Amino acid sequence: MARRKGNNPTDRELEILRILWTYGSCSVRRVNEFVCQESDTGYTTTLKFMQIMLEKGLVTRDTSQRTHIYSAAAEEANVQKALAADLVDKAFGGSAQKLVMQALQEKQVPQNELIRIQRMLDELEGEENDVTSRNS
Amino acid sequence: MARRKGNNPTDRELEILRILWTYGSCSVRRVNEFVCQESDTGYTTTLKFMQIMLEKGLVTRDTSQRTHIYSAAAEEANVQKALAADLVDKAFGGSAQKLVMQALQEKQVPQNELIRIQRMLDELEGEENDVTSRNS
DNA sequence: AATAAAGTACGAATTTTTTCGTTGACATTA
DNA sequence: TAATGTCAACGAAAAAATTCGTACTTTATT
Repeated sequence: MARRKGNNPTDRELEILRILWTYGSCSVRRVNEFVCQESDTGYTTTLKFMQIMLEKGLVTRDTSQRTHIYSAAAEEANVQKALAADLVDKAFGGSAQKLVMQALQEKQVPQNELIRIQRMLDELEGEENDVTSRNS
Repeated sequence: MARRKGNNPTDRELEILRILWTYGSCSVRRVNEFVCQESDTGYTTTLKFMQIMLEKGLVTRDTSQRTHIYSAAAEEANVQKALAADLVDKAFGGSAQKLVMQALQEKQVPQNELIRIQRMLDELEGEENDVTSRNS
């Protein structure tokens, strides 16, 4: 279980993946239209990314028609998991728990619930780390 | 409540910040030693980053001695929050809830707990979005 | 005082990521 | 069939993030 450097998608790549996950297979033009809703981007820019992503195996495409149709190859949940793990690693000192608590605070979860969840996670942490026992 | 582009620290910057958060104020040399435990990095590389971070206001330093001592200026929790928000935005379609559930699954939280938390978050979601009501 | 050590500053090279212009193929239609 | 539009391929420019070499100061050591 070594340190995985893991080639996560870049921001732009992720943006495109999200479009494909959300709207399904698309032509470059269609993807570009969605991208442009966020910030103006040339058609060939989007095209280029999708070609790069093809090489990286992040997407597949159907070239049987003149207009190629691209689909996400990477699974949404997997990519999300990798990105979350990466963040935990880089910003939370490896503690997924801290990330969870941080995110929950954003959502205004009631105090008593926070404490409950925190406690549960603490216990799990304990088990994981081969602690012999821990009472409330 | 617009889209915040927010200048989050880059990976290297974050790495250095984490060292300062964890070990407190340090000289460049000391920081570099920690950095090198992960991957060999020239002294001046680390120095350069810390100078850049100074300009960006991510760190402060005490120059009263020849060896300057740097301290984190950005607060750990704030940076973590911003990074988590960014990830939620870019990878989870804005749903912090999904990030939480994803992270919890990593931690092998028991099924029934997951469901409970999920439900609670669902309810909060509803309130937040000013939905007048929502039944199960 | 001369030499070596330890530091900072700074410019610039490298690498990675993002962006686009141009070209040529193919299709549509006037 | 000539003009117009849409599209993929490709190279390369531009921008951002990383990395380091060199020069110059200050402090120790001999």
